[in-house]
Amino acid sequence: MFIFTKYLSYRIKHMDNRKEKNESDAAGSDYMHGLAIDAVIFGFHDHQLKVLLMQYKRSNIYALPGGFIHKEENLEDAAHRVVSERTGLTDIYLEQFHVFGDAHRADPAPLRSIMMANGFEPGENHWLLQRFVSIGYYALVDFTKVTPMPDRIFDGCNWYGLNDIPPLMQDHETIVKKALESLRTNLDNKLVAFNLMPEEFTMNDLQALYETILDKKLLRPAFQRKILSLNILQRIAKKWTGGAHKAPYLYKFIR
Amino acid sequence: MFIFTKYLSYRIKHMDNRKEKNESDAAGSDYMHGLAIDAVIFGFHDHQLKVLLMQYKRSNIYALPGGFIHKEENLEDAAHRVVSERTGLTDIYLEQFHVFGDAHRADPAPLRSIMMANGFEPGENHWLLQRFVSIGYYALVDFTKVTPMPDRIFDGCNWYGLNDIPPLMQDHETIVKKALESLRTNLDNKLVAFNLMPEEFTMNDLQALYETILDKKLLRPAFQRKILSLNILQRIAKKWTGGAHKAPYLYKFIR
DNA sequence: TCAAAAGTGTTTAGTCTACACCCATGA
DNA sequence: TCATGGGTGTAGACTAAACACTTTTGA
Repeated sequence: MFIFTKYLSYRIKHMDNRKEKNESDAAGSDYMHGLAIDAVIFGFHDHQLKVLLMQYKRSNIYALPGGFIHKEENLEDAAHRVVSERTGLTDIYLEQFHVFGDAHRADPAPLRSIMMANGFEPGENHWLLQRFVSIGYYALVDFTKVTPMPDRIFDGCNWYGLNDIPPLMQDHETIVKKALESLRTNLDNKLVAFNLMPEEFTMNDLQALYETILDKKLLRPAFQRKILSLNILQRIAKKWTGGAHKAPYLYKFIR
Repeated sequence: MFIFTKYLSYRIKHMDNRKEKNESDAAGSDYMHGLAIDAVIFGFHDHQLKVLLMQYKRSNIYALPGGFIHKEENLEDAAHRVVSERTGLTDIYLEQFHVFGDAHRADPAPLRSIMMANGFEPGENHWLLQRFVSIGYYALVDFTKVTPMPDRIFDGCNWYGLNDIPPLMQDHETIVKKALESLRTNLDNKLVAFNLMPEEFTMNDLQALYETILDKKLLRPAFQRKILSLNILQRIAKKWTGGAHKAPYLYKFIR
């Protein structure tokens, strides 16, 4: 959940480097304590399902994009804000999938050293070093529309293929796994996949997406019929530049 | 989430009626602030799906059983504890289904007056009157094994049929509704229903349960075949005391 | 004209629906 | 013996799986 991002961003913005005397001063008290949001942002590109990850400056610490909840902010709104800040998108498909609340899911030690490396010395009981319960959301976005945006603390914000994910901090690997499971079970009943597609796509693209999410090969004719029978696709054009074969149709999602 | 129960129980236990000077003193600091658990405990009896509700002393305030999370307690453990305290059971099927986190989901006014009616005057910023994010769990229990247990604050703890639920405090009606939806979608893939059955039951009992959960009639032969084809039932006895008709088999859930 | 991939047809098997039928039981 | 509800049989409809076939395209 890269706990410190929001907090340190705040500090930098205010150029305020004095030591904290009070644990619940302005910087911390704007957010609910002990609660965070972690977002698993899925995109589809190059026939691969990818996840947006943050990398910590000059180190190999990777983490899910995340953030806190303002004291007057609805949970849903906070989640939208978090994803929006990293992708630049506004209309985002978001699904709350699980809460991660083991008492010792996050070791505060590495966090403390990162904070100190940024010239900040947190007190023993600083709220950022206390236990955090994290609410997991997954977002489905159109890869082509996203401009990954790092912040002042994390200088990396990039896509990683699902089979290419670097070691993540805390229990973020568990979170990604759970998000994927959830996506999988929602695939059919919520028609969730179309949020991952660009405006126009071929049947083959869509099938490749289904195959990566479900992690198994599907039969082409069966897939085509199944999807078309849903009556949610509109044929756009018959043209396609490329291979030495029949030109596939382009489809558009309707409704 | 009957926010005050745990808290007031604590106070009564310690017979400590001095006014609070510090918002984060012993009474409050044992729990995570701003986070609560609400449990929708389902039972099945008399061919009806029922929910366990708490009633506040000498009033018509009904609420879901709930509680807080100790600072060193896993979320799952807290949920088990909460359900355990109200049902007396230990092996409980629990499923986390949704988090309710709108900023203004709970009006603090009625809570304040209840606290005051109990001889306690909370400060303006008391943690119990602040915003709470609530994590919803539903429990599936064997109705016949439960002894509903009120606590010192709520004197009522009783089963209510789903179509017979009194007006609930805060957004607890939304929570019940969402729990039911979740139960419904999990019915088939998680074989969740058997947790609601006593050890031995007839096919008709089971069908009645499915029918109330799904809220629709099912065809008897189809249901029988579908369930038996799962190979998770064992026939126990052919005997049955009662009606003027063929004796139904008793079944037992295996594995 | 050939290979490759797209789109459609077709056969078969399996599953689900709806109803029919027989069985056991107590009045 | 009759009404009632429990268990199974079965014909038809629907759905899914597997494979075959045709079409379009660039080399």
